[in-house]
Amino acid sequence: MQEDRRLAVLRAIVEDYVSTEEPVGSKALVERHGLGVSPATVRNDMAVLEEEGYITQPHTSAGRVPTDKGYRLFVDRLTTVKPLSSAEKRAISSFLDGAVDLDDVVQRSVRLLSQLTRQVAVVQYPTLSSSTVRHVELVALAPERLLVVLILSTGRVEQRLVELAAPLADDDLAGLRSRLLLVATGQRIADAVAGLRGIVPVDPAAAAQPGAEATGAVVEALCEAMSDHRSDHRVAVGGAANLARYGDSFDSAVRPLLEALEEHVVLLRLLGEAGSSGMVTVRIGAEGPYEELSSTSVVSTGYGPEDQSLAALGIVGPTRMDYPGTMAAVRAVARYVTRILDEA
Amino acid sequence: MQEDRRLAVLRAIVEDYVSTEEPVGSKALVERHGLGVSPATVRNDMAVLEEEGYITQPHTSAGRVPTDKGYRLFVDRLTTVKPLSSAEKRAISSFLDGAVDLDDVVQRSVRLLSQLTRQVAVVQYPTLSSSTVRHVELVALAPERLLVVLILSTGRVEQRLVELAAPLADDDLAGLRSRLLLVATGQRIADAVAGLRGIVPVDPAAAAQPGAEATGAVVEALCEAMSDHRSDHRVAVGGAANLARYGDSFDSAVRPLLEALEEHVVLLRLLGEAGSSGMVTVRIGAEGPYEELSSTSVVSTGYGPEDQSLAALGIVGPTRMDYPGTMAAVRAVARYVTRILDEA
DNA sequence: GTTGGCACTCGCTGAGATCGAGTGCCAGGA
DNA sequence: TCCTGGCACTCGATCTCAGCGAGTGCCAAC
Repeated sequence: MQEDRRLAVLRAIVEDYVSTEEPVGSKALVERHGLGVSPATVRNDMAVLEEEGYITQPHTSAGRVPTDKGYRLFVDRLTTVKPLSSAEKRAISSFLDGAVDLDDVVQRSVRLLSQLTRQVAVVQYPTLSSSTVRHVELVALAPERLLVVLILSTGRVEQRLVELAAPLADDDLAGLRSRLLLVATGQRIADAVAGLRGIVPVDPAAAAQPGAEATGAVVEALCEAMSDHRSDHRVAVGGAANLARYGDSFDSAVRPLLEALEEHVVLLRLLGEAGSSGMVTVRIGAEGPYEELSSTSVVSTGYGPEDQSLAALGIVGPTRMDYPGTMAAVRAVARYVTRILDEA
Repeated sequence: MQEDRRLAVLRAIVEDYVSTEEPVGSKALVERHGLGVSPATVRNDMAVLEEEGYITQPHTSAGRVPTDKGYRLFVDRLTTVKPLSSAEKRAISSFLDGAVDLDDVVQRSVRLLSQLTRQVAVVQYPTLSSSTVRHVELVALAPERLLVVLILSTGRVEQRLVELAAPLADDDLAGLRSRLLLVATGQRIADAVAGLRGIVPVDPAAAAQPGAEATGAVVEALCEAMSDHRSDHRVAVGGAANLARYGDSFDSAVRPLLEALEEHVVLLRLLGEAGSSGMVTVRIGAEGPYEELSSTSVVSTGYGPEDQSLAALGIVGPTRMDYPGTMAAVRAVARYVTRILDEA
């Protein structure tokens, strides 16, 4: 009974602090929320909550502020993800539907996410490793100059230029193309790489055949493109302007965050493994891997088909944020992006 | 004679103010620079410079600060672009040489530029309009599903998916491909668009032929890809963390700048037409098109082959910046990028 | 277990007071 | 004609200090 009220008090403190950005006192609390008890009672509860580490006071005789632990409890037990309004849903849908290609989908997603949450949004590009090969194409730009185009199930297109030692006849080109297609099409990246390596002639006799050199070079380029971890690390960032709202705590919070936003590797680590799609992960303050970002929280989730999450997306913001709303937005955007990618 | 000294004083003021970030007084000036005259003399010069609008004092009895007009004079007449050290040149060269494709070149350029100048760097992707068609490729993903790939001279690859009403025979596909190549290869974008529109059958009899529908759809997709102004507006931004060094004047300067960085259209307008390659343009404070950015300067230049500048790159920073060094860095990076793109 | 009362803490705000870097001006000297 | 040293003045920045008030902890009463 008292326990329930204490939780209600904690919830009220979090909500008030998030919206007012100021330490909240006992009197203001009972006024703004219909708690039905007196300020003195609330003060007692607050004392207990403080002792248990859920709230703290910046200085004696100021209001209370939630600690990381307090936010954690709030997120885990005091919050129900509030569904977005149908207007918002429609807005998301129509905004993302206009995308013309993968790049555009990602760009629009960051933008959308940052606008919905009014935080800095981060979207990872679909990783290569979990996608399959949709098509491979060879284009002869010149007799000894080939363009190798690799098309993946996610819509990503990678291309590589290959210079040959000797010109390649059209027939040989066609033969090579069909062999590539046979081996790679529909395969997952890892399997395709293995298969491709298999068709490179190794014994000296075969290696002397016309086109053998070309096969090796092309396979090499393809494998390189498929294992290009550079692309795995690609992320899009948006809504940095929202950092301007940090107001106070500029040096302590914004500077390291701006630096982190430049370092894509750091961002990816922040987004984390981000479980399977559907699960929204919240990492509050010092729970994260970076000390300098101890006053920022990350709300992230995976997106992509249920069985294989393609990549992660999420937002980064101050620990003092509207968790329910943010979580709802992140989840919704992830769902829509998943759907869009599935259709393409 | 006195005129010369006045300019020397202005130069000294600019240099000191840029490095100390504080209004500079007459006494400090004669100490730090060997001006060979007394503070009183300098004060007289300052009074004149102030009357002419080159410097101003934030409040009575504080030091002087350059005005936009003062910076302008400094940039136009008091500055010689100092060449970069050979170590810097080598660093640029080796850093950019590692790039594997167009995207990578651009990414590395922003990064490099922001590190060299310690400002926010902006690099525009090569525009479509000034490039030529290197190759067009059709890939049948399924009988009635074509992937159209467009390869431009800048290394940019655009692809579009085309759904056909009826399956297309291999022969027709090959025929269509060769017609496309004949018309488009080597052409500038505008000419290619015109040429392609020309091969679409218009009279009813021809339009009934098998493959006519495919031709129309493919040409449509190609033209759309070529006139895709979305790509023209693509820019990469880097070094936003440098904004943290703004220190004071946060609200007035950083917020609008952060917002501008999100709006690529705004950024492109900031970079401006950016004359032909080789010319570094400096736009100081209120000279720019945006009122909110009246305390930021833009140093930009075009890059690409001499006769046809491909796109622009540059940096955005506080009016109080090291113009000579920044201009040198911008020019150097533009040159190296031009060279790299030329080789590819 | 809750409530009203009360003394206490302590950060915030505003009013002086003080300090000093920097200026403008002027008279004297090269 | 131009430069220089001297001097009075301005005014932002900094410090101190008192008063205010939101908020607390504790205690006795219900």
